[in-house]
Amino acid sequence: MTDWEQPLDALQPGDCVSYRLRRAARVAAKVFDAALKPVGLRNTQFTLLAALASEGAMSIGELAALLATDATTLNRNLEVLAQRGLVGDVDEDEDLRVRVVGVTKEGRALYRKALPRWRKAQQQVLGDLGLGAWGLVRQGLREIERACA
Amino acid sequence: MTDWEQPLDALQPGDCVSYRLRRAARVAAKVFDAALKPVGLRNTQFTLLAALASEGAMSIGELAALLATDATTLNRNLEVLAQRGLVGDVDEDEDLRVRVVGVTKEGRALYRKALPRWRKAQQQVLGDLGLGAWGLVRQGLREIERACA
DNA sequence: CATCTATATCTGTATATACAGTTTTCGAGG
DNA sequence: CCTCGAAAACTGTATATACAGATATAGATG
Repeated sequence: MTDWEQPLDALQPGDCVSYRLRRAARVAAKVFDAALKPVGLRNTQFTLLAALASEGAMSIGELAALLATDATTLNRNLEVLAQRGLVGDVDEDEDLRVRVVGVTKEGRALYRKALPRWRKAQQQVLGDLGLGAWGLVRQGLREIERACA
Repeated sequence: MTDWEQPLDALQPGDCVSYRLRRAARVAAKVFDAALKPVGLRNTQFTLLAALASEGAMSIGELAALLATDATTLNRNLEVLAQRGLVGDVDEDEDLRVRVVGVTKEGRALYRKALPRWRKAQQQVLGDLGLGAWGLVRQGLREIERACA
């Protein structure tokens, strides 16, 4: 009845894998949103910019696969960045079904301004947590993704 | 440039704590959404029902604190369940600012139908992952929350 | 009792997320 | 060349999420 937060209740809803992950993601998002606020980016938008800036322009489908997100979600999220001129379509007249998106000059400039702020937030969290612990969790998260795929 | 998914790049955006958590949460949500679909619940809605069913009726603020979520989010999420008659207000005329919500009879019945489906999904994921590994990850998630609070 | 402040909730707005279904285009057969 | 099925993206719709600001009430202070 009152075991919502007790240990070793992996088959009680309070230990739901989905809930635990969503909850941690919510809490962590606050830190990164706060760190990126001065440059006008949210943690989700930073991820998009970073992926496109690091890996280069790519199609919606490729980006969706890279980020393990739904193509329709990506479509809407990219709209917001496109309206701000941070990303844009890249001409690639091979297959007219495919839309290739890339970071614009302005997007790249904003990404450069955002990167040290992101790094600071990441270091702050990892400092409190310990790099070894993060390595374990990160590996665990990959395994959860594999188990859920 | 191409280290988005490489190991040991904890200070590269591809290893962003926020991104990794959101991504794993997205992937895991699919499994639980699929398992709960026959009873018409999403994983998020199941969590709300489970918390209220396990802990009993409580105020918006208390539920928000329990689930580490924003009270305004909770407000909107409970609306959906209330319109379906699964949760409802509980009279508690001590402080008129406070709204106490609880699971209805229908909500409890649906929760009972959902619980074994949730358990099966949880067991499936934990079976693939291993209980020990989940214990480590769960502990890591708690520590991340603490580090981000 | 009147006021003032703190607390609990609700509203307006914006983004994140994805399922179901539609449109557009490509490539394979005929 | 025409058709047809597959692939990529887009639209409609609904929920999840939270910040900023509005509203309402409780409790303190004069």
